[in-house]
Amino acid sequence: MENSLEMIELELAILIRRITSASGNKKIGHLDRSAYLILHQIATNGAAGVKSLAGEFQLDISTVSRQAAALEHKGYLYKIPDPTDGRAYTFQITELGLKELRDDKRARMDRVAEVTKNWPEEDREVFGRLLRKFNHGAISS
Amino acid sequence: MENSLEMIELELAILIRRITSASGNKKIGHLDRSAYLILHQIATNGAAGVKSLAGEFQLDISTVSRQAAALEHKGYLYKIPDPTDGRAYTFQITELGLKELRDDKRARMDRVAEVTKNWPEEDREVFGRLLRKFNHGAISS
DNA sequence: ACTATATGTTTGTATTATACAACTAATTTA
DNA sequence: TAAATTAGTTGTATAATACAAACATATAGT
Repeated sequence: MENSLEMIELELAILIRRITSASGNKKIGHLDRSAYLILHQIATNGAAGVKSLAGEFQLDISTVSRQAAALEHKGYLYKIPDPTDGRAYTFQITELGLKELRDDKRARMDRVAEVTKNWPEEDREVFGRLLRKFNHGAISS
Repeated sequence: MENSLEMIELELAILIRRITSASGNKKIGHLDRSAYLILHQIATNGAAGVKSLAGEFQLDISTVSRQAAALEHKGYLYKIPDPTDGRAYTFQITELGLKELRDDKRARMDRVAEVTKNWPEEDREVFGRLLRKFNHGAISS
């Protein structure tokens, strides 16, 4: 148990360091990670406002507000006023946004495929499952 | 295969987003992730110069130079001039640095333990192993 | 040996993602 | 209706990073 914890924590630190080194961090296609996740979230779960998105990603509302505004500016999202609350908006994804999301996801998947190209398929499945499980419990700090 | 790739890439993006959200990103004990990895690397593999550390972490040399200087300033590292090359130094870890590293590692392991507290031990072992395997192939981009 | 080139490191500058705080407008509550 | 709360935006500060310039030393070519 101590050993597996030690390996997980070290490898997580290395993973984060590598993936977020600015060289690899930035856009994969046209989307940086935040943009990608926002588009993915909206494409998957429907229109959402900055507050709910910020909660989802554990980011400050102001951060998401700027990111969403940037995506709107690029034509990937558009704002829908909330008819029941004059302060509130939701963002919905555009056709262009969907296209960018698809292209970006494909590029990201290709990178994962490259890194895991010699893995048995079972390892890929287990890795995905455990990452998901970890994320679901990972709101610790 | 498509499915597992899709899950891995999405969960990786989520993991990075969560772990690097500034709330959880920062220092765990006294060390941020870069500092932790530098101390860990030196403690494990011996004294090293900024060039080799930068290569190890895929960071720019200038970035590591500043990080190492900060760790030296705090008394966690000290500089050893390379006797065969008047330009070069290596950094070695101090007793204080070792203590910080131990404390920090303990705190990081505790966080992992918390997140995985309901996992069967086998899942922890497999997760650690797959993370390591992924990292070893992960210098793609 | 001398000059030109290359190398290891540090320092200057710009960018970017983020948080926190101040602000605006609209809604809810007392 | 006045006060408090809420959704969102904008201003400001911080930190990690890369890239470029500078510096000191080493190496190579002649």
